[in-house]
Amino acid sequence: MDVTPHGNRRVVAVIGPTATGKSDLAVGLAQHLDGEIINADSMQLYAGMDIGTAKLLQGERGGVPHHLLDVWPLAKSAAVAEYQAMARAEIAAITARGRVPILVGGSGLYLRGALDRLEFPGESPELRARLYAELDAVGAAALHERLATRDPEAAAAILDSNGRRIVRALEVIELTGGPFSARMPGFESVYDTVFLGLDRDDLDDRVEQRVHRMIALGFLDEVRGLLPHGLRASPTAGKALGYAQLLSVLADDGTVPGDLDDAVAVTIRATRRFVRRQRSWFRRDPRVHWLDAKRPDLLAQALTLV
RNA sequence: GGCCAGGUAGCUCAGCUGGUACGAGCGACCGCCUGAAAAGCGGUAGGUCGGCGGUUCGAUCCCGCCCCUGGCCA
Repeated sequence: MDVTPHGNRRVVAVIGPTATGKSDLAVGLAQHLDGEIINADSMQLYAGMDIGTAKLLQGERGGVPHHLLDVWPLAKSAAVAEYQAMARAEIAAITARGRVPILVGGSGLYLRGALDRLEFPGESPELRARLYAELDAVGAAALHERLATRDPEAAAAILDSNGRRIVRALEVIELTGGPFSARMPGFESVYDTVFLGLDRDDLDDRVEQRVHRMIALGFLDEVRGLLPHGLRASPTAGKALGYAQLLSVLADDGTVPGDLDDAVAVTIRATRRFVRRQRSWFRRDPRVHWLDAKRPDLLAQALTLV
């Protein structure tokens, strides 16, 4: 059934919205399956972002090897294609060791990049710069019309107000000479993958508690410490939930002229909205076995599915 | 107790000195997205315009009384 070049290799993916307990479940699974964990969280890829990304501490990893944590410097702009290559290399290495790769994370596109039959055509800075200049000049709607003439299917899938996505589609079309839509993904995994989805109905409360706990653990100090490393100027890392809000109340000299309580409240709201977005992204994937993260026998239940 | 400002969507406020609230931002809800994805983009639903009475053909915007909030003066 699987005719991919990667062969029929067993992989487990633990996915779902933030704050559901994915990391802990993954550790439990790894211990029972002789597995190793691969991070699939776009922000945990960054070195130095620990508290705010809820990265598992060394002591919480249960002796299980964790891969792809802290591999990117803050200044680096995130790139799914690079992640895809790294993740697949890790999967290959773990499999070669005779162990089972367990991907854990809530970054939907990253998960799919690693596991599904997706190819990311390259990017051209020059071409992109030109398209963005055009976007500024004529507006998203006009560019969307052009996209519609070149690739109706892609145009239908991208809102005519989303300049960023329109530019990317046009970039791919010019780069590859083919339609962008031909590259849009189906739900087809490259590996023999079991998707375990975690969710629970009390996430809003948990998000609130978790953000307060992060603050208590020194989240503000962490952000303060990252200022000299360019967090504020970072195109991706500085936009992370919590980090962006704390940056907005922190001055470059480390003082806090802003309203910290307000930043915390905004972070909680933004994180809840993120949970909604994650759900709407993952919900469409028919392969996912959904589990109620509240059930006491979660690990046992998960083990029956793998 | 007196004076002033104000009580309009869940919140913060706009609203040509009377003719059906054009509201906006944020929030909420729903959704879209293949190289920034904890990012980016969109749609929808919310208002007895503090209460009661009056003037008027008609009042959120005029008058009276009352309630509430903030400030000033005693």
